[in-house]
This record gives sequence, structure tokens and C-alpha cells, in this order.
Amino acid sequence: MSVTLLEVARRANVHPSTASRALSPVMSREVSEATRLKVLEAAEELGYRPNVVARGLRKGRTGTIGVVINDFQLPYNAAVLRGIEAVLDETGMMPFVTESHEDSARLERALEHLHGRRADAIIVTAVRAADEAAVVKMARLLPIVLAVRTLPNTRLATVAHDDFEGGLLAARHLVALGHRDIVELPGTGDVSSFRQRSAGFHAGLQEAGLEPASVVQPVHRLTVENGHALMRAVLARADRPPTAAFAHNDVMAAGAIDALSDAGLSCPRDISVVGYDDILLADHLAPPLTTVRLPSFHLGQLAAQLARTLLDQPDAPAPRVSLPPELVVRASCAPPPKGRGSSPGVGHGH
Amino acid sequence: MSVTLLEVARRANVHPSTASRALSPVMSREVSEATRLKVLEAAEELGYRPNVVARGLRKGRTGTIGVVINDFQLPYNAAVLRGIEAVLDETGMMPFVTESHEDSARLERALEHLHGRRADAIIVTAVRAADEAAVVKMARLLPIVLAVRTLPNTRLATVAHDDFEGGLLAARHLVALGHRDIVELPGTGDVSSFRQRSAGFHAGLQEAGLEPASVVQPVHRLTVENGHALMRAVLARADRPPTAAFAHNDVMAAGAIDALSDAGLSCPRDISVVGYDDILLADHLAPPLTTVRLPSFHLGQLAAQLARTLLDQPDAPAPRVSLPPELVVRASCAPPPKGRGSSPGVGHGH
DNA sequence: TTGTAGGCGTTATCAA
DNA sequence: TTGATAACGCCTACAA
Repeated sequence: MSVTLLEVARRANVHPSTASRALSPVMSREVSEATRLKVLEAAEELGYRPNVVARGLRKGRTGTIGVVINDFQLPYNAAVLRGIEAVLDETGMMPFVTESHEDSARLERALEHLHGRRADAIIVTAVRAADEAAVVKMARLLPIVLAVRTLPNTRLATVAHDDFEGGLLAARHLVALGHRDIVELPGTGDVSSFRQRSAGFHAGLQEAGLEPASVVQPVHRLTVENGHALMRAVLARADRPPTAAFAHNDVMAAGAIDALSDAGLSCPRDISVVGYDDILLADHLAPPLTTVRLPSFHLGQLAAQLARTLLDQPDAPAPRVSLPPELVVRASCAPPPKGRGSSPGVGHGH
Repeated sequence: MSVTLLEVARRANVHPSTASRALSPVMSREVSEATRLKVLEAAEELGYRPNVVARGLRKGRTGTIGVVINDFQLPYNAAVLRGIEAVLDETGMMPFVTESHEDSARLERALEHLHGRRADAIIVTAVRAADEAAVVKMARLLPIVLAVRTLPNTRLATVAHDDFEGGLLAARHLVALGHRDIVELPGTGDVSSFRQRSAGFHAGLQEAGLEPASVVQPVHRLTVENGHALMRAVLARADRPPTAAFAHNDVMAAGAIDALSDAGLSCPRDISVVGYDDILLADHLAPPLTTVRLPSFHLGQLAAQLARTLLDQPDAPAPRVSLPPELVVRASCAPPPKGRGSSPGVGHGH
């Protein structure tokens, strides 16, 4: 098996506890320089790697942060994870990542799993309203940080961004281009971000005295397929199609644009589309996607920093951090076809 | 702190070892039904979660598989991870994922980190030739499975796919369309997959009596930016531009297509582009990308299964699994402009 | 069927 | 400055 501290101690002719001290950055000050070097040399020669599992058992800290994400496949999650990793790296900690697949039972299992492995804290980016009880319960056992999605009724530490503002930006952009028949391709309201995006979007329409051109059933999973299906439903239902659409994420927007092609329509000529997230390659889609940028990497960083803080101050008040969204204008939005909108920039009357 | 087995035992009025047996699926047969139920009930009431860290220390197994990937951001890695997770889930194991960022020092640290945390086995998808010594050394300490990328000179367990065949498919496709001036936008040869893709590509050209139209410096990281830079270099250098390009991954292909637009050229009208991987949204790029599909999810599954097998049979011979690639034809390839190629399908003479 | 005892590798506390 | 000891929580021979 692997080299243990005992073997290092023997080779250096010291007691295991001395070896332990010599190898500990903080305790090594209590050890004579000579023996410290002896131990270090022995450890080096034997290729000693401390057993973090044993250490975790003894110290009650595993140096591990659990992370519950939705789905590795969703591009913005990758950026969140990188942010988390960037911060944890600095202190030799490691993330322990699990997927919940937008499923409450799986999320609960993930939490228990991470607790069972004695993660020091858990970052959850995939929470939905239905998970509140499970998350709050777990929060009594170890620090929990919500990232990206929030639970507004709780007092949990949270790192999110202003989804309301994001929805507002999207709506205003379309209104300013002259659109008056705008639909929303929404995610379900049990996710805080979608609820807020929706609220902001509606507020933006209302400012201009508009209502959604038609309403479709929100979807549970924001996939390419569902984006396609929602847009198909919009086109099938309305007497005449809308001139613009706001999709709750970029992947759905891609699906929606697909559905337009299938119907012989073109984006942005016939229908403009705004996405959300600004995923990698959003600028390489056909057409390059106008979208609201979710500062994923930064959110991940902040979440990890917060988790670390909570470790050392378990009773500190749990902060709520919010970052601003940003509209990224590309080619998927244009003024509406002739005769279908108000003149650009003048759509705000009642 | 958390509920321990001791507390469960006390509440059920049994000895801790009895409680342990009652809760163990395999040992619970040695326990009377009555006490078994008593213990289960006590555990349930207290919300007992076994401490996997302690268990790992005792059993020498942590139920954890380390995974070293390149970069969360690269879309195909997401699929590999999902495959791994899908398999590990069945047995309550968990992946422990780290990034190496195409950096040997980081990869070595990642391996040591995972070993220190006593992962039961490690799956490496990010290996490069320069990492051979570190990986082989680590393989003496715990089972290692190479996935996606291989180390041909070693006897390590491997789950890859046939990159040579993939490169061959790409070249043949372009040749069959009538192209004769074809360039490669390659990754560096220190990664087995890129080396093989390159070899297959050249073999495909050779079949048709062709040579690469021009040669660019392989890149270390296969990013959008590097794809853009390589294509720019190609356009700058050649007397006349090639009519087709084979990029070693989809992300680079996207960058290359960008560079074409910047130069006032169009894909596929002026230059056809073949990518590699078939990432999510590859079919939504502009234009939808013809590419060689890397069976990422399946590779992940097989790697995880292999890792599990190796756990139980540490001395079993290390197999090498290979999956076939598949060419996915979309819109980014077309016959060359008039006067620039052989007639389609007739380019095989010498 | 249940209890006893010992130890997995490490570190904190106490004594020398 | 170093050594001895105990304990973190769990599991498993072995004994009863």
C-alpha cells in the first residue's frame, strides 16, 4: 500500500507525532530545524503522501467542498465550476461535484451523499423551490451556499445575479428596436432565476404598454429540444407570429431559431431572438446570439469564497451577494418587419 | 456535530457493532429481524448518515473515483463526465473531478491530490506524452484508466476511440467532394488523439495522391482563438487559399470559420471546414458543422466500468478498448469553387 | 445472534 | 523540543 507517516517517522528515527509536526506548516515551528529536515528528507525519499481521509477523520475537516449542479452539459455550469476551482485551488481544497438533473429526489440524494462524505460545505447551483425543505434541513448540519439560483424565503448565504434586471434588459432591447409582438419562452417558475427573468421581462413590456403576444407553457428543462417545441407552439397558435422572442437561456434560443427555419422563417429578419447566459460559442451560432450575460465564472468564485468564509465563521450572518447582468448585443435581433412594429426607439407610449 | 453510529446504537439499545451490522446490506443477515428493525428505526429517527470518511479509513476504500479532465469548458468533457457519473451512480460511488488545463505540472498535482484523498482509482482524460512518467508512477499505487487520450508505450488500461480512422474519414470526405487543396489545423503531437487524427488525415490525403496544401504550427490548446489564428496564418501564407480545412476539434473549427468571415470568405462556398468531437450545438453553428463524432458519453461509461473492474481485480490484465468514430455530415462542407478541384468522387488518381 | 477488542492514519493534548 | 497516548467513526475477526 501507500507510505504512511509511521514509516516516515521510522526512517527519520523520530516519533510519529514529531514527524507529523515536522510536516505540518503550522506546527513545524515547534520542531528543531535539524529534525525537521530529517523528516522532510525521509518523506521525500519514500514519496510520502499524507492520507487526507485519515486526516479528515481526525480534524473534522476534509478540505472538500461539495457542489451540486444541474447538468455538466449546460455550458454555463462549466464556467461556474471553473470559478469555484480557481478559488479552492489557492488553499488546496477540492470541489466534489454532483449533478441533480433538475430532479428533487436526486438533489436530496446528492446533498446526503456530500454530507456523508463530510464535505466541509456545499455550494448548490441547481436549487428549485421544491428543494427548500431539504436544503434548509441540510444547512443545519453544514454551511450551504446557494449560487445562481436562490431561495428567497430562506436566510441562506446566496451568490446570484439580478435576473429581474436581466429580463428587463432583454425586453427593453426588443422594445427599443420597435417590437410590439413579443413572446417569452420561459423556464418554470419553481426556479428563482426563471421567475425573476420573467418578472423583469414583463415589467419591461409593461413600461411600453405592451403585453406578451402569446403565452406558452413554461418548460422544466431548458434544452434545445424544448426551445424548439416552444417556438413551434408559438408559431402554431398565434394568428400571426410574433416579431420577437425572449428565451430563458441560450440553448433554448438555439432550439427556437431552429424551429423558425423549419417554418420557413428567418432570424432576425422575421423574428428576433434574445437568449440568456452568453455561453461559450453563443457568438458563433447562426445568427450570433444577442443575449444577457450571466457572470458565471465570477459567480463561482464568489460562491467558493463565501463557502470558505462560512467554514471559519459558522455563525456569521449569511450574506446575499448579487452581481449585475449585462446585455450582449449581436446579430439575432433587428427591427421588426415593415408594418409590424412601432418606429424604433418610440415604443414607450401608452 | 453529526449523528454517529454510537448514538444510533444507544438509542436502539444495542452494541455499536450490532448497529453497524444491522445497517450493512451484507452483514444484516447475521442480525435478528427484530433488532435490525430497531436499529433502522433509530437511524431513521436520528437522521443518521454514515461517515464515509471513517468508513474509508477502516475499509481502505473511499468509494471515490478520481477524474482528471482538461477543462470543464470544453464541451466534450461534459459528456464524458456524464458517462462516468451514470455508471458510478449505480453503486453509490462518486467522481472527484479535477482540471489539468493542459499543463503537466497541474496534472501531476491533480494525481497526487487524488491519491492523497485516497481515490480508489483514477480516470485520466487529459494525458499527454510528457505525463507518461508521472502517470506510470502513480499507476503503481492505484488503478489508472486512460480515457480519450492514450499513452501507446505503456500497458495502462485504456478506453479510447480510433482517432486515426476519424482523421481518415475527414480527409476522405473532403477528397470525395473534389477538394485537392486541403489544410490541417492541428493540435500538438504530444497528445495521442491529435497525433492519430493527423496521421489518419495524412493517410487519407495520400490515398488520393495529395499533400497538405500548406502546413501550420500545431497548437497546444484547441480554443476558438487558436482556431482563428491558425486559419488566419493559412490565409496569410498561401499564394492562394486552400479550399478545405480539417480542424482537430469543433471549437477550433468555429474559430477558423470566424477567420474566414473576417477575410471576406465564406464557409462552405469558398472553404469547407470539418471539425472533430460533435459537441453540443455543433449543429447550430453557422454553418452547421460537419464533424467527426467522438462518442464521449459512451467513453465515459466504459472508463468508469473499467475502473470498477480494476478495483476488484487489481492484477487483471489492463484492457485497451477502442470505439469507432463516425462522420456527421452537415452544411460546412461543399464541393470546391469552380476550377479549384477535381470532379467530385474522382479525386483518387495518382 | 450479540458483544469485545483492535486498528485504519493522523493529529491534539499532555507529560517529560 | 520530543515522546506517549488517546481519539476521530467505523468495521470485522474472534469470542461468547
